[in-house]
Amino acid sequence: MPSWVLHVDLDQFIAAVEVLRQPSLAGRPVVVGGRGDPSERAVVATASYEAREFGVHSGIPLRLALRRCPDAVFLPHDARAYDEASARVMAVLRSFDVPVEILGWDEAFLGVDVEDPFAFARTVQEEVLSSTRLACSVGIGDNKPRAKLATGFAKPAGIFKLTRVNWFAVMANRPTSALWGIGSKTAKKLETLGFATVAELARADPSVLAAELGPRMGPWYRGLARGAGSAEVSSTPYVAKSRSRETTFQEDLTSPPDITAEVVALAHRVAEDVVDEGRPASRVAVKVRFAPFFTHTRSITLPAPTSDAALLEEAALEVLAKFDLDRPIRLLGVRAEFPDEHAPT
DNA sequence: TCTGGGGTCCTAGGACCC
DNA sequence: TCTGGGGTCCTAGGACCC
Repeated sequence: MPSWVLHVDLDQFIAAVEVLRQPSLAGRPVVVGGRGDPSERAVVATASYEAREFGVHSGIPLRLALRRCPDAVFLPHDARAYDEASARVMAVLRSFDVPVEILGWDEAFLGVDVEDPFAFARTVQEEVLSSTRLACSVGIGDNKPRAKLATGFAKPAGIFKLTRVNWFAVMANRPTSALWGIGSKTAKKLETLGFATVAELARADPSVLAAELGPRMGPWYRGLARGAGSAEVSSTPYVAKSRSRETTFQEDLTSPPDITAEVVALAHRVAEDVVDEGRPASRVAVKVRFAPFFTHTRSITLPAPTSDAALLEEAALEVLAKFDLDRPIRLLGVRAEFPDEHAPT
């Protein structure tokens, strides 16, 4: 039987969860982000389709969202609610008894061996909708990148198939940034090299790409343009490589005692996460974003892996001391990294 | 830019060791 | 010492994704 990769992606997931909790929001422009106060420093996590018509989408500042859509309902980001909804959706996907590889709150790959992937996709949509009242779109592919991109053409609530057969018909004339793994920076760089479209990148000389973009990344980008990628869907449970906490301040921090206190607080939140992971951390990093928007990171390897809050705090303060804190700070972050699973002990 | 928070992976230089 | 070559670790930064 043929082997297919299905990519399941919930439609406007966060906004949809909010509408479920508050049905009166249905059909209205809903914008979720930050603490729900559009006058604060925060960005849009998800906008409902109604809000998107006003040019409001993920990543734009809430303030800008308010200007574009003054009538929108602004709601605070409620991670716990989305965690819960996500768990219910993933349970439905796992009930099909096929490999499920979870990509985030609202997406997953399914590996299926069936004659009719459209029929399977429709069944998945119906089961998810009836069990969770959430709508999803499904991309069908002959590997993961193609399935993932197919979903974009399936939205909302549709199904789309993208394989080696229609890859170039669909993708050839699109900009390279349409590919999963090429963002605006790389797209711009590729364009200056003469590769603006997927077709142009697919025909590029791998040695030129290697020289310009790195020995691994260069040729990998060319593969992306050809729709290449793994078809292996792995159910192996996710194992975090790091845990981090960060905060953007509503007003820039300048006082050293305030800065120290914030780093201590972040280190303790991270320590709780490390304890929850059940494995000790081996590195600690501190991130400082200076006004207006310059971000720097410093880190150290711990003398020995630890989950002890006092030791993680001490390490974070040691890293903080590596910075020249002579400018106003808009963000502080603390990250703990776990030892490489495969490293010899 | 008015630019969040939580992650992953790759690259590159220097240190250090044999 | 006028100092080879390779492997690995540490660190900083960049890019991308959801």
